[in-house]
Amino acid sequence: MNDERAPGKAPIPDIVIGRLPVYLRTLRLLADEGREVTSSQELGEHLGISSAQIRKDLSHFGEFGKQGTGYNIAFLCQQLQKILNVDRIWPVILVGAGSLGTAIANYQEFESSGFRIVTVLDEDPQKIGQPIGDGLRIEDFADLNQQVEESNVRIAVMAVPAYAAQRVASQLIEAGLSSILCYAPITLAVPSHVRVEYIDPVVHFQHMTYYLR
Amino acid sequence: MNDERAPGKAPIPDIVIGRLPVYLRTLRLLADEGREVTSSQELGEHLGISSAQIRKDLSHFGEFGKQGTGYNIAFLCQQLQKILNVDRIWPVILVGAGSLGTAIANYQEFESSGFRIVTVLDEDPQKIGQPIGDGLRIEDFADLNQQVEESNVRIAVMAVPAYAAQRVASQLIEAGLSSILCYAPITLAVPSHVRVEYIDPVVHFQHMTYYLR
DNA sequence: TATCATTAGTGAATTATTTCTCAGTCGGAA
DNA sequence: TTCCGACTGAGAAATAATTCACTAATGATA
Repeated sequence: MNDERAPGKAPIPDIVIGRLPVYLRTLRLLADEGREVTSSQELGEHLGISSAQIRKDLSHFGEFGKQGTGYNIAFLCQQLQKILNVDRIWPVILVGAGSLGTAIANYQEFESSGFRIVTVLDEDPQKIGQPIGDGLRIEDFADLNQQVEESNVRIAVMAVPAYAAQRVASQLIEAGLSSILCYAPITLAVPSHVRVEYIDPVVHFQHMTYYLR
Repeated sequence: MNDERAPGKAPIPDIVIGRLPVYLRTLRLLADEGREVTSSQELGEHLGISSAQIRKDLSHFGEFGKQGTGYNIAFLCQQLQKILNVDRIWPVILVGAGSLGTAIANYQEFESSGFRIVTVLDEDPQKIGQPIGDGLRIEDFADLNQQVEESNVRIAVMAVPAYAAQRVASQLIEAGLSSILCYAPITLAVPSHVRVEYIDPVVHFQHMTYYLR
């Protein structure tokens, strides 16, 4: 078995890591349909990628399949969750309680995927104190450090306007967070120990229109 | 000049196309700050990528810079908008008027980026007829074909629950749409002429937690 | 005007990623 | 028990993407 991140071993390509959540999502869907085993070929057809790629990706982490049979879905889910560190619940802090922030706070899929929004922050005095999501209340962004300390959170989602994003990000990092999911349409400047992922629908739209004539 | 998609020429790698919207977004930000020229190096530092990559990417489409000087920001923006086909406004249909759909309908960045949500559809009789976004009203998803015909739309955003996503997608394709931005956490089965892009925050979270110990 | 620092564009080299191919294992059928 | 079709894991090969390194152009300055 190729244990990931063992000393002296080459790190696993980030592009491989990025596909694992999609594999996991699909496997859980199959599990929900009552399926017990699948094959790299079937999974590949679902996802529109080659079976070889799926086998190669998984082989970085161990041997999860059985020749002639395929993969046990429940077992592979379990293993992927372990690899991705989502065999636990990560607390998440949400910054921005506008329309998008509210939608994120209401989103039901996080809990079953390893995440729970534990705090919602905003700067707008009109919003502070209002209920949001499932039993939460909007807190003052000024109390960020206290909130981080209390909830031991390491991940943030930013649903703030672009003009505020860099300032908010810097404060989040200052408070000790090291993973940020940013919905603002801006590339953040962050120190190298901080990981940022971006969600910008415009980027996707513009990618698509290239192919439209 | 290497004209894109000229007959007999190799197509430009999709991964390059995917970066152009990010370049464009950043350039527009610089323009807003009053900047007139920039260099591949400066742009690369902003984005955390190499200057060589930016130059190589742009060189697929022509020569936009000036040696010794760099790139004229306004000109490069213009060129990128042309390449990406966003030197016009694309009408977009939004399906799903829940919390997320409402946030999307309210999002102000689309218009300046080449997109306008012209129709919002939902199946819930409680929602149909309600106002949403900027001067829109939620329409009945059953009237999809009529709406598509009227607005001549080719792009859809899906903000529907996972269980409904495949059915909705199939109906959108049936109605003639060929580009879909899907917020549901599911990989859609679509014919090869249809392009789907996905936004799933869980995928990003799980990608990040791999690196958290 | 000559010099210099700066920068784009690009072929070559390097590195990364994907695909191919096949030996070996598995479970079921004969 | 043996055979057979299905399937994985992995090295090799092929392909794709990125970076290097260099040429040539530019504008500023002495």
